[in-house]
Amino acid sequence: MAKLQKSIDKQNALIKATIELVNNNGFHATPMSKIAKMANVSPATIYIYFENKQDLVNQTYLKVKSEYTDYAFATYKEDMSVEEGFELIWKRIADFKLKECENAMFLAQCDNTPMIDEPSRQEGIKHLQPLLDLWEKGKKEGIIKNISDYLLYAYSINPLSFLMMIQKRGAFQLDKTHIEEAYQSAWSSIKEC
Amino acid sequence: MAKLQKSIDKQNALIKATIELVNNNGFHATPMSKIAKMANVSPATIYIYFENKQDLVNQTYLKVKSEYTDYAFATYKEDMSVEEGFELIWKRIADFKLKECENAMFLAQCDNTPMIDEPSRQEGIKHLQPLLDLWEKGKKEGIIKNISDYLLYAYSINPLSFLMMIQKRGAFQLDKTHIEEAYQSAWSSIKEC
DNA sequence: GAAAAAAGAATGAACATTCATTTTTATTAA
DNA sequence: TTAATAAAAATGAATGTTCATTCTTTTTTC
Repeated sequence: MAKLQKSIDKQNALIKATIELVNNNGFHATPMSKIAKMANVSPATIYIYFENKQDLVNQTYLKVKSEYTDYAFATYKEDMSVEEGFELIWKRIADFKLKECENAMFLAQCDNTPMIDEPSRQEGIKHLQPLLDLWEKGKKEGIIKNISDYLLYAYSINPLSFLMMIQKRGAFQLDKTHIEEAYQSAWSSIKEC
Repeated sequence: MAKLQKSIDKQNALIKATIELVNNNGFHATPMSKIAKMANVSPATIYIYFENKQDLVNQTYLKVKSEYTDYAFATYKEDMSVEEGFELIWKRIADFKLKECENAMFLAQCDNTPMIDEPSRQEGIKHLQPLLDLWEKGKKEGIIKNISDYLLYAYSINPLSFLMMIQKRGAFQLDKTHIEEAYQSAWSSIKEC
């Protein structure tokens, strides 16, 4: 196999192991040695690809975050109507959070703890720009409530994180109907009425 | 000072230090020695009051959780109407999350990581029972949407956690108007229409 | 003056990171 | 192509530190 590809595979294995271990045990209980073992690599090898543990975790965060937003915006076109665009993005986000729940769970943990350093966190936020732009347009057109983006986010997107979490914990299984109900709630909480 | 009171003060100081350090540095970066120092106590003394670090963190979680729910339900009476009761509880919760944000932040971190052990987490959930009972009543009366409590929670209560978090990070300041808007969103996403 | 609480220092394990060496890969010269 | 060698990657075993917890002694409380 090409050397480059092998390197990439190894980095990916390390990132995957990091996600799985941090999800199951928390950052405080995932030593580099376990990450190495799960990725079938010597602990020393990690330091060829990553500066240190903080760097590994930051890079893992940024990679997952961009997979998330790439997926969310993949089928979105700027010329869509606000309502159509929002529904599309919302449903892609729901899809990601419920299907790629290992990834989504990792993000939730990063977003709710000081485990990621501030520059990486800031970097991660930038990826949501297309949604903010859509909201901006919606506000101008009088379709979206003219309130803070933080409130829009809190009511329309954030609930999905909570639903993903309880679904992952096995307390509850979301089906198509739930998703549709959730979407209606999301849309009605941000649309201008 | 009475011995008992002194003991309680010491435990409280330890719990307060735990919250502050975990909020600022994360569980992975809060050693017992730092907790001890911040509480003006020898590391060994912690083990008089708590079995070990996990026990300290579990007990801290349960204490904060019951402060939270005690506050939330303090002025609620079971004979209130569903709408009145919900508004009251919701606003108390909002109050707590925004005023006691150190506490609320700690809970958010516990709820989004494997830092608390499962029995304590289960124990913590029980405290929300009065709200679930209110929803049950509301569903029977046809006032609250007949959907899973998880969905009701995701849409009406959980957004407050997100708003608390960003407010804590300094990105955004919530005022009276925001709270009122947020309440309207919360209520309209769970009421039967 | 006995019992409980508190302290500081000690212990031993776990851990992130580095070191010295070996293995793999890429490059060059025949 | 093949053999020789240089460069890069990978490794397992150190290293030194940090940390949770315990031990022994001192202080406080009753």
